[in-house]
Amino acid sequence: MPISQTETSVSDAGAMLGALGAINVPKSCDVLAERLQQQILGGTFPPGASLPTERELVNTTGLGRGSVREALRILEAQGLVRTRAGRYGGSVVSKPTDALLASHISLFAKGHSVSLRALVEARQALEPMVATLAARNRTPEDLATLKQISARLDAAAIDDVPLFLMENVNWHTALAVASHNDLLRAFTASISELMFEASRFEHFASPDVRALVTHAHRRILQAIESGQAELARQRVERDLQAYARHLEIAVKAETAKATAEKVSPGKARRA
Amino acid sequence: MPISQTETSVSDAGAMLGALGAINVPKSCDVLAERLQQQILGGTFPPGASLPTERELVNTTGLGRGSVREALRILEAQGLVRTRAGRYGGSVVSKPTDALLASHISLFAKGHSVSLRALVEARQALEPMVATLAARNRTPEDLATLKQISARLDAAAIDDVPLFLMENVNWHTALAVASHNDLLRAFTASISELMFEASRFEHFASPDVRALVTHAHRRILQAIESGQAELARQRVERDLQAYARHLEIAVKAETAKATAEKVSPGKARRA
DNA sequence: GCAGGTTTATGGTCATACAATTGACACTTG
DNA sequence: CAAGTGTCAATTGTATGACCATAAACCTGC
Repeated sequence: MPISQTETSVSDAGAMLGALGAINVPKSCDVLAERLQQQILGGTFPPGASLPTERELVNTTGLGRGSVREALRILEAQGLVRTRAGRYGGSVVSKPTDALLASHISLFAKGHSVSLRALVEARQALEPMVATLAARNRTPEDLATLKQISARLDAAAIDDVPLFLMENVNWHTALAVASHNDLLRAFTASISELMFEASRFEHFASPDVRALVTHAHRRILQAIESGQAELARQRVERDLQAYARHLEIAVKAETAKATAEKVSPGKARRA
Repeated sequence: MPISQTETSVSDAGAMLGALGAINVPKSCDVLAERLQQQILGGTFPPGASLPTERELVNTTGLGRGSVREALRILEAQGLVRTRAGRYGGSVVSKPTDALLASHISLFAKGHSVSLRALVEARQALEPMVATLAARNRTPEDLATLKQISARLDAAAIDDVPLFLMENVNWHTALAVASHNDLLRAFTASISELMFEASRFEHFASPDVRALVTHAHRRILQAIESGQAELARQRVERDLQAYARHLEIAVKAETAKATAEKVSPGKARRA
């Protein structure tokens, strides 16, 4: 084919230099951020230690102060440093907090328009394991915290719906803490918060649902207290299934109402 | 206590203004970043749209260019914008990628020294649900991809251990894609990658383990192809339990070897 | 001793200037 | 006319310098 002539000549010339693809020139602040990140993870700067001051970094790296500061903002957004002004201030190395990871998960979920259904599925995946581990690993302090929150939850269930929802999040978070698995704790706490935000709009926390929740929590807590991991898992699974059923009914009712009002000013879900 | 004297006087003065706690002066770049984030999430700047140029933001906000740029770096670290130089460049709004969320999860896990055991537990929580959903929601394309990767995995299992491990990650990621749950997909992909990193050091992928993995994958894939969600779940659960057992044995052997060599000369860490 | 101001090192912010990048468009050239 | 090439303009990338704000440490006078 004659057309391929130029192509082959070009590819031959390229082959001499070794198949170079799209070359990406990184920004100086990204390079610095990555290098600092590696040093932090590698143990050069353990948590609690201070990074060099901005002006020191300017001297040692040869970059401008603006670039150094942009790199520090990146590390800050990653939760690896906290920066304070004033004498003896600077950037101290820290571990990413649960709240920060939760915010990133939240951004991801909102950006991808993750459905309430998907959220429930994730919860159904995580919480049974959380309950299993909590029954196995709970400390007396975990148990005391859970009981305390349960009491507040029961009290709020009577008439204070907003407080009830908030304490419900706290309960699930405390359960996740009792599992003593950092990753599962952060995941479940994030999802609980996301579901809390979602359920504030579709407020389906009717009195009977609230009674169901408090009852289920009591039974789950009992299983965890007595260290019956398998029982705790089963009870959480059953609770979540019941919850999912109620949720589905509530959502269906909501959408039916919305369609009855023709075009609702709220948010309409897809079919 | 006399020490509390100054404290009470301060708190008394504060009480007149109504119980104000530690007041936090936010940085201008943080304020701008948060406002832009809200506008992006609120739909003012939908994905694909361009933010105002830096200098426009300088004009509209009254801030300096440095602050504006730092705010943009924060948004970039959150995965909400991608910034390109040059004419018709600027910051375009985007959705956070799986890879970015994975990197944040990875930073969290490394920062908290999450144990391999905790990773396995998280995987045991997530993957059975992933398999259930995959059996339910898989498309023909998902299935084709899985089969393709399975073939490559089987081939690599014979002698190419590094390739085997990489294709194993791909397989689990493809399974997560087939679940059609964005959140579970991102979570499991992150965890698979973390376990891949961990298992590269503790290389326990012996020939019999590789055979076990390929066999399990075949059976799981079969259940997913035929849409048997419950069967798929059970097979994944059993596979993970077997995997966890092998892992425990390998880790035990590793630690035993390490203690036998007293202080290993390979990677002695700082005390 | 200690309550107060003072010092000083540090980050926070802004302004300016120039370099690098990149897409659009006009321009050459066969 | 087609394909490549040069030029331009808008935008981000980077550096420099200056000054302000903050907060811990350090005096200082009682």
